[in-house]
Amino acid sequence: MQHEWAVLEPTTLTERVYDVLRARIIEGDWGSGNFLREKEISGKLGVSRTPVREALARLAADGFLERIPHRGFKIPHNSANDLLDLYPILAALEVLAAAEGFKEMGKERLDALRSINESYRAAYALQDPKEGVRLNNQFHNLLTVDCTNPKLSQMILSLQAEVFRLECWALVNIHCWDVSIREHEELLNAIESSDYNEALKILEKNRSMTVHDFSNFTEKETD
Amino acid sequence: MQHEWAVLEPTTLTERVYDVLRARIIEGDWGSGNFLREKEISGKLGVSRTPVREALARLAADGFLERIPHRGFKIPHNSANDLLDLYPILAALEVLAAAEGFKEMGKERLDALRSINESYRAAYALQDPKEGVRLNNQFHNLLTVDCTNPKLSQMILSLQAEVFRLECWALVNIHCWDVSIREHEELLNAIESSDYNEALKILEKNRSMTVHDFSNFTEKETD
DNA sequence: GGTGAGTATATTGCATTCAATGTTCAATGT
DNA sequence: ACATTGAACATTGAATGCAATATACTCACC
Repeated sequence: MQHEWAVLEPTTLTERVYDVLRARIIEGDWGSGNFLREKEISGKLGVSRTPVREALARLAADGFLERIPHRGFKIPHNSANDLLDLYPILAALEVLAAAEGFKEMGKERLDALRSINESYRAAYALQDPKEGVRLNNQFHNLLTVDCTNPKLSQMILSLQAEVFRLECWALVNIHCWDVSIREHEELLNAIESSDYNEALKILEKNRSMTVHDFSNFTEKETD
Repeated sequence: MQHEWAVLEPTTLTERVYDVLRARIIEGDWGSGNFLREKEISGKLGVSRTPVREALARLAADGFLERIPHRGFKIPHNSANDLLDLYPILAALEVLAAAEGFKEMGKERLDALRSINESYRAAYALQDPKEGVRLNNQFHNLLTVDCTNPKLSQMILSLQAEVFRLECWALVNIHCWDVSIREHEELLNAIESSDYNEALKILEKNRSMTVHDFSNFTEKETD
């Protein structure tokens, strides 16, 4: 048999700028409220303003930036409310995506999920909030990755990234990890014993769990 | 009390081009698979390629166009599958949005919804498929318009527009209108008698109803 | 001292130009 | 006749320059 030939996807500068900026925004490299200046970014990346503008526009369309006409693109003001808005949406969509996937989940996937959850537990023991947020995100990501509905899959990925960014920012407020970790276990056990309705119920509960005790949290402005 | 002063939103050419193109795409002015040429559009609108490019990029991000690097933007291939993918998502999100709204729905809104549904029935009697699609969309739109979750609201609006475009295209295949109309009535009655759980169940069923009998439907290519 | 007009500066929006890529089609060789 | 090559063309991608808009600042005026 011949070698498998990987197809060379045609790419553009805009695409690469988008990837770079998206990663940095999610990592929280800019404080909320800060404007991303086209000239500064294009200078640092060594490209013209055009691909930067296009990348910023895409990021705004994806919800990672807020666009203000004639003023620019800025990191949206982080707020607990945004998380409260996102959780129920993500819960509904993840349940929808997982509904089919659960039935065909093999042992290797269950093991991978258990492994992630164990790392999650370790991060909890070490009080490493950023790592915990990352692992929780990874867990949910792997749970819904084989969704056969492409539109749904794409929406979930985008929302998970947005939630990830906000949770990275709100680190200290993500508590109750022990509950979250226990729920993940129960979820996997339910899947393993083919109790899919129970699994879906747990998943929905798990996604909205962190909602509590956000109420008295207000943002520290940076602009 | 002073007059209400509508804030003058600063606008851009890109924005206006976006609105124009979006409306035309939804109306089905281009056949599926056709490329939208930047030069042609900018010429007809009397602007340069730049705002057209930005508008097209936004439309692609919103799912109204498919972007192929170095080739251009084209109308996505319509397919029944896309509708099948969208319906369950929209069902889940509309249920989520409506869950709160139902409880505070006043009489004037119920009347408005009934009125739309009557027009829907009239369109059915006249066998006017496009008008029916439009009214069904309007019904669902008004049902979820007061959603207090801005992110959810925005997602629903975008999905409703995409479904609208596809349903306009698939006109002949939207049948079972009588069932849809009856369900709308039952939905409104359930809301009126404060039976919200029942209302939500009907809404979800209604959104996935048109799914049947699409299976043997294949697209006529145009490129 | 505070307020407001007017100017200067910074930044985005748009147009234009050039470069890179993809496509078409005729010429060439087998 | 068919496949392949390469050149002409069309189209998008990116860079540059200019115009429009927003903000910051200065200075006169109350």
